[in-house]
Amino acid sequence: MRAIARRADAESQQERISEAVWSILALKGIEHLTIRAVAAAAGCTTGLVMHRFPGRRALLVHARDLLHARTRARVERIEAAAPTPRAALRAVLAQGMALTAESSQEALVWAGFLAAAVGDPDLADLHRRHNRAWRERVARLVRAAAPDWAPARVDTAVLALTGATEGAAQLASMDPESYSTATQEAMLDTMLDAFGLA
Amino acid sequence: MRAIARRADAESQQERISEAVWSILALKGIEHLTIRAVAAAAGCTTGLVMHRFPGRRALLVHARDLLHARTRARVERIEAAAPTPRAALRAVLAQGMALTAESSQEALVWAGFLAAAVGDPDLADLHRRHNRAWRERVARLVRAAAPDWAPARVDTAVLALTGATEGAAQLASMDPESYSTATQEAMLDTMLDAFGLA
DNA sequence: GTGTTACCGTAACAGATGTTACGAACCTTG
DNA sequence: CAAGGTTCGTAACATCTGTTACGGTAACAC
Repeated sequence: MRAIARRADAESQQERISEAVWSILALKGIEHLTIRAVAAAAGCTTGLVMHRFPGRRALLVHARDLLHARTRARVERIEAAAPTPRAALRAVLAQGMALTAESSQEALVWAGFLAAAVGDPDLADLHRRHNRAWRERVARLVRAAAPDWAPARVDTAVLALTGATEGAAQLASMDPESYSTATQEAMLDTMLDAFGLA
Repeated sequence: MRAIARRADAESQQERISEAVWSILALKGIEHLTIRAVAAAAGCTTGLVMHRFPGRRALLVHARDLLHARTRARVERIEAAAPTPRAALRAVLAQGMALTAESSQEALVWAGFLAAAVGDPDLADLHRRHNRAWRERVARLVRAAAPDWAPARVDTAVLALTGATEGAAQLASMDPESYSTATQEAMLDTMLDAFGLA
């Protein structure tokens, strides 16, 4: 009974701590992601952080998994609400760009995870797994939007779309005044139109 | 006389040290970029590193500037050798993707600089300046390839092309077996074709 | 050759960082 | 109420990091 309540509390604490990790990653950069900084951002002490996670790497892994889980849930909600496959494709790709303050911050967090994955095989593996899942999702949406395309054509379109949205998110998150939301959306619409997916 | 020789030596040492920075950034990630690691990779001691650079930030700034300078020289060579504006556009964009071991490594280095720029206003400024120069170069090439396009059309095409190539480089550098050079080049050609720039 | 200067390797230092150990407060259980 | 276990804050520890200080050495001027 109480065990369940405690476990729920523990999970909520993990969630709060992981959100603190995101916050630091987006605001200060990965070089300042220390246990003490995480504890301060989460409003607790390093004792709790180390009690919930076995070490710093576990902190990053859980924060990465949570980001993936939230993105997945959001994307599935968007996908389910879209009236047509093509609308779903556009909406799903749009949420991957830096169109809102939230998604712009997520792009910075993503950059932090990317940098952390360099030279860390475990995080690199996680990165690849989540990225492949994302690519597979976009591929499914493209196939639904254009059922008669050959696999090779789907692959190139998927790489172009995922690359462009991710690249745009990176560029915009670091230079917001150069890449307005209108410019980003125009880019997406132009691409979908050029590929025959509008 | 000797002063000139010494200065040349000093610059060559700075270059060697900056290359050590790249190497660590690509191989170990920015979290392991320490003065001692740089000295070890450059085959010298921390005394020389600190003698050539006033501090760690200067190390990153110079390495970033040198990467930009080399990329610029390479791109201008490619551009000058291209027979047509459209060939120049394609070749310049292609060198920005992860098609060779060298450019793949550069994508990892670029990711390290990006992460370092988060939360560091000076490096973020440098990042923006170099990125805007890159965007302006691609825009010039697009205008040369399609002289009658309206500015807005150029802008969206530039964002799509720079974003897609940069995003592809990021994806491929972290997951080489998922993104072959053929796939990347097919993506680029498809995009140029779809935009009417082939 | 001798004094001088710049170069740079060695080593120290203060602060930060990941991690561990310990103990107090709290809750559960008998 | 008492015993025992869980939770988590405090503080210590060893290590690592950026930076500084010092000393030896080689090149140069005369």
